[in-house]
Amino acid sequence: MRGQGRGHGWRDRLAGRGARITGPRSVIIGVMQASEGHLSASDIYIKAHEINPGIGLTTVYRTLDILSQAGIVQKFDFGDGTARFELSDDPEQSRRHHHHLVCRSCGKITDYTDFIKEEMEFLKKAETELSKKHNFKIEYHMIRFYGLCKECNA
Amino acid sequence: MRGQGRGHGWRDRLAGRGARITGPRSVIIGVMQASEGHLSASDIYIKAHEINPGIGLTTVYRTLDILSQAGIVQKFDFGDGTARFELSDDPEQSRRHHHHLVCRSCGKITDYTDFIKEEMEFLKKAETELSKKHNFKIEYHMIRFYGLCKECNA
DNA sequence: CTTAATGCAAAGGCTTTGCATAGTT
DNA sequence: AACTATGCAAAGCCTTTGCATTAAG
Repeated sequence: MRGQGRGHGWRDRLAGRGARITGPRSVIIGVMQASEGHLSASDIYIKAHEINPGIGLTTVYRTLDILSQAGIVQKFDFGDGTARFELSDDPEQSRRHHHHLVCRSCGKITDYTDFIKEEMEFLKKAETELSKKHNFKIEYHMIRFYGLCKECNA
Repeated sequence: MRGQGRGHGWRDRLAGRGARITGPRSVIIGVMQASEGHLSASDIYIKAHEINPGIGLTTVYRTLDILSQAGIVQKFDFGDGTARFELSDDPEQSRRHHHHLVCRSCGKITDYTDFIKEEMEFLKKAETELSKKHNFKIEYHMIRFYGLCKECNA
């Protein structure tokens, strides 16, 4: 069943991996659930630290790493030297789709989930063709469009 | 006219921008022409430094930056914390297509230039739809397939 | 000659690691 | 009680910057 919210079930998912449910981890997930968009470790640290000043930046990094491995969050690299993180809608499918619009002027990142028919056809065909031609086993893909967002294009 | 080799015409292209043709720049381009694949600044530095020990890493970085701006090389970020560079086949089109197969096991990167019909259709449609829906002016795109290369899949 | 380019060393920015302490299970 | 998780400080990496020197046009 889907649609229960980003990060839903993270406790079970962590526990299932033998990881502990701790205060800092709860706060970090809470911060991510309360935020829209793609957050840097520093963004998360600032908010988490406001809630619980005992939380350090190192813990944020380590927690995000664990959550990434568990598929609870997705890690993105948009080429500005800072990794960004977002809660997955579906941990099982967390690596499947990475589709974004990236504004090259202000850096704003928009999730893009409009999977048009042509995209599905292209992906299906591409996976077949490329697997054959390059002997490459495709597991997932990433598509990004770069350009100017509404504001920067005005 | 195409097919004259990667980096062809870099002298004119640099001169046209008011940049000078220097020894270090010639060596760096030569190293890139002699190498296949996607090189890091450090890779290039090591080879350039063997040819001319007077060349420093800083110059490699500064040169790659200028060459990128001129469209003579393309800069890629594959998320491992190190930028990679490659000579463009066509400076005018250098930002148009960024298509790669990335092996998540050994990190090997394969250029992929098989633009199948479905891809063209998808891209055309996507640019129209996304421009409309998100008010986003698309300038270029990037498509990557991740998985296992021939060797790692064996 | 004039001004861009270079090299070295130092600084920056993000991320990771070492180690003693605190917290979960 | 046993062992993971945390925090702080320090270290690591890649990349950029400051400044005096060298070299291209």
